[in-house]
Amino acid sequence: MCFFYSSFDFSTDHFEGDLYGSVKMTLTDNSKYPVSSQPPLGPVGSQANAAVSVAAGTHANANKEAVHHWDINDSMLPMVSRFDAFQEWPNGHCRFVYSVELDEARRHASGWAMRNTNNHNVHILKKSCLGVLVCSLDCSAPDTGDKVHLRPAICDKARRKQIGKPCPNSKCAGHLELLSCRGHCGYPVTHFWRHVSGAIYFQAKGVHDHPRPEVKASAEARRQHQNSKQQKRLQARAYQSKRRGRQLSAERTAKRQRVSQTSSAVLCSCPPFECTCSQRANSASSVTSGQFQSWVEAATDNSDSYMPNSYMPATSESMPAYNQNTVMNECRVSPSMKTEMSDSKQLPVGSYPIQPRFKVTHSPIRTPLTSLSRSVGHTNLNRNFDLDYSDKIPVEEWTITKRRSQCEFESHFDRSVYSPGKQQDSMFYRNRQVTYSTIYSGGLPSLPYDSYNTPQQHRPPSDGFNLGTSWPGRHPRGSPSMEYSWEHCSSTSSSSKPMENRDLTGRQGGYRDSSSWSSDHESRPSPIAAATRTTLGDVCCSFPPKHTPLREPIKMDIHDDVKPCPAVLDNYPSKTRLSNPPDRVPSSVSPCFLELKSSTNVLKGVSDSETNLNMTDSDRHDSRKSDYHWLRFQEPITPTPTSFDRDPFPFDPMHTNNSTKGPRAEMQIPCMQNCDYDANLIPVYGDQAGSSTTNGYLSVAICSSLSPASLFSLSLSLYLSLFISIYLSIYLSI
DNA sequence: AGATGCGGGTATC
DNA sequence: GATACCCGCATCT
Ligand SMILES: [Zn+2]
Ligand SMILES: [Zn+2]
Repeated sequence: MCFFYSSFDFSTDHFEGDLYGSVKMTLTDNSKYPVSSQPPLGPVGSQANAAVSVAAGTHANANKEAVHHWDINDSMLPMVSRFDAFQEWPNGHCRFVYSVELDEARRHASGWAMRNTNNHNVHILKKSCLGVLVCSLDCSAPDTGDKVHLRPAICDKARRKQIGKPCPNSKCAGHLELLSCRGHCGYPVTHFWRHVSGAIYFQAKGVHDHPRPEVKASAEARRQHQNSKQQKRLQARAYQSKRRGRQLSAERTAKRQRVSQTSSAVLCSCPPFECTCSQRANSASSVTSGQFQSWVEAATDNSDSYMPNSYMPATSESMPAYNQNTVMNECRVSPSMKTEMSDSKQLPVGSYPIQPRFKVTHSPIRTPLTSLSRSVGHTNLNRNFDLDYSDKIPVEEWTITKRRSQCEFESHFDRSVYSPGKQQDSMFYRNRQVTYSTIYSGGLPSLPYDSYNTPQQHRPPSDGFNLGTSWPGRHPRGSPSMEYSWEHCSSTSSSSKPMENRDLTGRQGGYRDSSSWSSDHESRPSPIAAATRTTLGDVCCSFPPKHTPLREPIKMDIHDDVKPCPAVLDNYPSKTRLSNPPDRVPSSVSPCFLELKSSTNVLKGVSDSETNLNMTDSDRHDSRKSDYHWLRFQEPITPTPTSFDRDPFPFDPMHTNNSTKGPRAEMQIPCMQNCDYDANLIPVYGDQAGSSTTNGYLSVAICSSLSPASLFSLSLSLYLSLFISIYLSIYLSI
């Protein structure tokens, strides 16, 4: 049996060298470059070296590696001198910068089964983890002891087929189940891809709480193998059914011959005016016309090419001719027709227009593959399993608890950021002036980017792998018990704007998205102030369900790798507090821990220089649609059309995509004045989603881009034009 | 058939 | 307003 087994050890899988939270990268002179600047590097080879040399000439310690922390949403992204090698299994909060030369990066590939997620941001591709397919009985290979870890199909439809299929282990009676990913505050781990100026930026959020699936190549090979086996089975079935049909047709033909000899009437079951007997009668009589049997055979054999699912043998030797029309259509032809047709049958084999006369849609060989469709709607919820210490416990409950206990020992911290002992980490903390983090029941001062790594949790994780399954007992809605309540990861998350999930609003980036200051340009604090501003990290529980607001603030030292969540188990849903709590978890402490949330990038303010905001004249008169204006604000180097920017055409107000229907009206209006006092382009964007997402920025941008003088002149011109039009209309009417 | 990306839309908070 | 997710479509392999 060929199926994928893999060894999985939670204690080691998340700590694979620098894969874990690797944010380290070599920087050139300027630690950041605006995404609007020139490409940081070209190919990894010569230009990379050149960049290094430039840095060496300007800085004494230019060769010293610096650690930079960026976010996928930053308006300023680091300028790397060396691209990262592709990481097939990124885990933890990590970031990489890949070269566009990397095919895997271009394809946004990953060892994890990542599916596309609509974040309504065409510039940042978001993917979420689908988890892994496991055996419902958690069987192990008899020889190696490895578990079944199949790769979930990315396609929803195909994934539905997978669920419930028999375990690939022939000796196992179990079936495949989806072990969903909850590695990111209970939600699937997310990957973000962004193509900027010749580099591909990758960011992962969350730690997978499940084994690795089989690699894609293995899954594809397995699929092909299964397909070929299925094809062979179908071929065999088709051949057998054809043999049966042939025997049946011979019997019926003989019977019909007897009938036609005694009856002169012509009875046809074809619909009126649609009788096709004249076309089929030739073959209908062919069985009895031995002299024409050869071409009938040929026609029958050839007809197989029109029946892709029939899998009939293609040669006349292997499949002698038989007349399927007698099965499909009970036609009876008159002797005169037979005579006429006898002439047509004189055609040579090769010149006869062979038609796909036979449609075997009713043939058993076209029977749907019930083995593939029977699993629709199957979930891995609410079922009992014979497991070691969780007998009679629904598997998901058991899984959650188990995974929680494991994650307890696996730190959900971004180790490259938060783990102590590294020089660069200390620098990072000093730069941010973060000395401790506190969680309040009443909220914290909101910080930019303060919730990037903690998704908003309005919903329970989708156990059904986004297949519409439920999460019974955990959803807050309709549940009077606070045990099931889901809290935001942070009480401040409502004021933050994780931008990778938003359409072009996300591209606002940098200080512009800081909740500590408004979008008013003039009220923007100075970059230095932003850089030196003391910030507090934010802490959230690493796992759902989030605790109810804590009564006491919890201090957390940044050097604490993991701090157990002080919430007592009573705050947890009773269902997750199993009668057999996972080992290594003290019963008095929640099986989760506090997590220092990723905070703002302190360098952001420093590197957001005013020059980066300058807009060229071409930008100002760019005729593209409004959101692209802002794109150029970010990226004046017009990127080559990629999957992130497939709209090279000018703005077309008549285009359906630019219609004014619904909430898209505002953002679709091209901004006519995209600069403010300082000739800085005001972001004009909007949500492309049809939902209730942010839409009102265009008006804000337009209003904020008008100085009092321009407002006066504009209103004056409006009044003037109005006056002229009224005057003209009156004059013309007279 | 499935992978992949895009995007409209909904549910929920 | 923000987020996760569903679903259909298009394109490509
Ligand atoms: Zn099994
Ligand atoms: Zn995962």
